[in-house]
Amino acid sequence: MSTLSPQSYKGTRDYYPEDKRIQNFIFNNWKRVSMRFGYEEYGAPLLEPLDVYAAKSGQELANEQTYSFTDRGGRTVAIRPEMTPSISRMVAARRQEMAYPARLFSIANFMRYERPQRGREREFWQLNVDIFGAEGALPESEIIAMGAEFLKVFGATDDMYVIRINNRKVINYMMAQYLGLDAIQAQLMIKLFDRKNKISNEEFRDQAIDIFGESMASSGLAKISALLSAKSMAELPGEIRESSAVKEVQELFTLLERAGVKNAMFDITLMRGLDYYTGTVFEFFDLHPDNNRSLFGGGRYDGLVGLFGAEQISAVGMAPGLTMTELFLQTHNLLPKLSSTTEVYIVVLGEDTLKGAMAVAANLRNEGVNTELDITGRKLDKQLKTAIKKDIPYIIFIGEDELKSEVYSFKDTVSSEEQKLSFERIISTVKDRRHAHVDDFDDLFE
RNA sequence: GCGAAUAUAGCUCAGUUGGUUAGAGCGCCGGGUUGUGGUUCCGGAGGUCGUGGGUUCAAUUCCCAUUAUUCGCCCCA
Repeated sequence: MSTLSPQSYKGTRDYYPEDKRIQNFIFNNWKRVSMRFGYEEYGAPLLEPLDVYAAKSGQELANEQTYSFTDRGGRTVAIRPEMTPSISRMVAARRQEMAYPARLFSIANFMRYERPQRGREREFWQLNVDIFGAEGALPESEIIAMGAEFLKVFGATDDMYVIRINNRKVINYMMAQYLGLDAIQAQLMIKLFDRKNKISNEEFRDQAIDIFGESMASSGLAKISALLSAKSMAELPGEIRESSAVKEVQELFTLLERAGVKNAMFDITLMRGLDYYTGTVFEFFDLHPDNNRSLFGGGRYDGLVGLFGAEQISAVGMAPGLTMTELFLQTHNLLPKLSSTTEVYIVVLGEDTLKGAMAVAANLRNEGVNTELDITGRKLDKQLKTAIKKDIPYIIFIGEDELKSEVYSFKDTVSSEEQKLSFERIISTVKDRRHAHVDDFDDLFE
């Protein structure tokens, strides 16, 4: 008989208080920036009919990577592997009465049946920001500028990452008109471009030849090399440069420059896997050598709302993930030391002081101070160590003297400084600290 | 789904050329002295060596399977 394992299910994580602190720190900053840009929070069900994903998310994601099952009523449902279809469904359901452009965000968990590895878990958390019913390049530049803000709010600077931008229309034009590929060839070529940075030039060339076939290979390769050697949009082959698709991209770059986003670059090899993108696609890419990978991305997906029987509503969205953000912050040393949400730990000294200490604790709580009272009766150093282990920023020592004088020994556990303070001064000191650590706290937003 | 590496105490790891009671550091718990910890003294608990099977007089050690973790591929962000 095997005993129960204390391990969490493969690919999932337990969030102990010290982990949850980091999670909340990131979530709170996401929330703050989203709200600052005028986005409102929404929620969606954990389960959706499997069909919602089968339609557009991509074959692999829907068929291989969902956690799906048949419910007691015989319906095939899936734990959401992403948010975009759900929010599209919600917008479709209220398409008439919504106020457009609709700016929406959510922070939620998702599951995908994948092989876990660095930066990739089976259960993961994502912020989703989407704007519905806004045409042209403006909503795209707004979303990308928000993406930059999501990194900047944690202290990231422009040299830490780059924003790669492409456009599905450019890709389609390139594949069909420029390279003259049919649909099947185009699909293979898109995958090949996607892997370009992972394979050698020789492998890339050999696989490209396979896709083109004998007759087209030499002219096809020449065209690809003309594409890849272009360092900027201006250097693209004239045929592509003059296409309306590239003009859209140019417009976006003009807007981004105006918004102060400096580290964006056009990358014709950027593809992105999800089938529902119809225009701009982009990725925020970490430049640190230890973490050289995509942080998050998004794009325009104009067709998705229309799938739910409504008229088409344009949409642009982006989804930063918790795991990658955490790795980014760790790699760049941007994670601050986070303390407990409990602000004051009361150390009780002496035999008959607990009753008085309880009264002080109650008064602190009435003033809105998060207070833990030591009820163990243990020796002073044990109580003290407990408070420090919990990363509680302040300790109040309460003995007979303090109860009599109503002046308390008040210790800052980070600086080790200790002073005698009145109840009122304690309250104001704790609250001053709280305002200096706005990011750590949920309650300011609820 | 494919390939590789790893699995010994809470953590980081030693060790056993197959042999009786399996080790260290840190951590944890208790006690002494202190109205003050992260840098005191003394003591203690905790491991059927990932799990199952095989070979052997004998397996933590060798073999097979399995599970988990890590890295990579596929995929994706």
